[in-house]
Amino acid sequence: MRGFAESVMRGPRTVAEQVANVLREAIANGTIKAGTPLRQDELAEQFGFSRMPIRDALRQLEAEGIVSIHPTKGAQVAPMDSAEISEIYALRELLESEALRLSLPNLAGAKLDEAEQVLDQIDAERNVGRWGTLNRAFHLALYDACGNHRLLGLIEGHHNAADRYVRILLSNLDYRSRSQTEHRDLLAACRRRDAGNAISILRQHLREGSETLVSAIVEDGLARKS
Amino acid sequence: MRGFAESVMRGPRTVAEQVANVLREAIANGTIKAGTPLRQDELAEQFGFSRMPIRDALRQLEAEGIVSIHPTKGAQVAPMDSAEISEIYALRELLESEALRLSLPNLAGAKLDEAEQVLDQIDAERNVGRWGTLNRAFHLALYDACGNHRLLGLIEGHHNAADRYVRILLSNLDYRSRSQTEHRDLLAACRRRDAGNAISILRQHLREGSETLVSAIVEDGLARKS
DNA sequence: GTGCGTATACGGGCATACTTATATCCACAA
DNA sequence: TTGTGGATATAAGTATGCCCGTATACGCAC
Repeated sequence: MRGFAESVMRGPRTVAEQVANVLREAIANGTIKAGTPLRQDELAEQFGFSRMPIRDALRQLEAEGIVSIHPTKGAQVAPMDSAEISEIYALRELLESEALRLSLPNLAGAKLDEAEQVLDQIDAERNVGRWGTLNRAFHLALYDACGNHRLLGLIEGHHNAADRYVRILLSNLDYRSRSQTEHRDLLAACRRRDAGNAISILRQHLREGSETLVSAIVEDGLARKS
Repeated sequence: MRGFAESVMRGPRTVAEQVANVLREAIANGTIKAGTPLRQDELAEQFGFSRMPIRDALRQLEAEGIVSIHPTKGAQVAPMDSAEISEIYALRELLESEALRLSLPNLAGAKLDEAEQVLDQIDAERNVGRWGTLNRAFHLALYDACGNHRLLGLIEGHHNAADRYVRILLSNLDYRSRSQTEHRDLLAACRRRDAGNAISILRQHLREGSETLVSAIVEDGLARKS
């Protein structure tokens, strides 16, 4: 049972993974906009590889819900309307509140300290791109002791799927500070082991995020009409 | 916008999909046991195709959680221990009770009739292989009006992931009749629009399934030691 | 006898080349 | 003028072959 650490610790072992990572980031930071068709030979030429690893990467991203593939029609960056965002956030509320409920009683104090450090890093961080990662790290740290790996996987997946939209939120400095306030409130409730309060803060936090995001997108027309 | 119906209605358009379907079924009905390594050239020869569509199929099955792939080590049928089963069922409880809660107020009577017909089909069905499909159809019919496509997708995914284990349950005729009784109780509660009762029946139903399954697997040693 | 290093074999990742399907456009007929 | 049918172009799906990484086993040295 030694393969695990290697496959997780070490960076991308295959070209497909590297391509997937680059594409994921490009989609997240808006370099590639929603709805853009992703042509295999085009990408292959840009990356300097053949189409095979690109195909694999696209399959992977499809599994993550970031791109959608129709047979013989190719792949495109998954267009997302406000309805889909509402769905994702509704699921996050469901999954993450459950994870928090399960995790909190078993959560070591060290993990809470770790989460707090992440919050400090967020305050210090200037690069918007890293904020999404830190945000995810904070949330996952709280759920770490939930004891259900699949649940954690689903949560992480939804964070990734929403990542590019979360970054829209962060361009709004007002939201960012509110978010951090809520994060610290949430952390405080966790330290008090007040599960009920913590969960309700979390739900409120996600609901605000959802509403802010939907209205921002409707205004700016960043998502497809439908 | 005409491509949708076709791509969904028509059968598998690519070899990769066909292969994925065959493998999924073979894994579900136990022809290929958990932990079995899946060699690309071996499968390619058996199916009479090249390794490429097999690769695609394996990627797809990996996304569904049925097989696990380690780079350079290849794919194997995802081994599943009792802990993983508990996780899946805990998630099913969470996801499906939420779906039912959301769906019930909007669920048309026609859907309930449809669900009842499925239950009759289950009683009449002799072929164990089709039971899993019908079981899934019944559950999904109840959640149909939940208004969250992603939630439905997650639920369907977990049904598929657990399919091969659900079939173990059905070899137990006693469980099968109990399950049907619970299904009809659940349906009755839905007809009365008694959400609270319906959800508690559903949770109980899933919890029983989980316990029966775990003990069956521990006894028979069908899953890996860990 | 044990431990480490090297060699060999097995298998998956990647590239190149070919096939097939679908969409678009143009022509011809109604 | 419009609709339908076919031809062509584009892009995905598929086949084959090679390369490289990893694992395992054997041998040599300590």
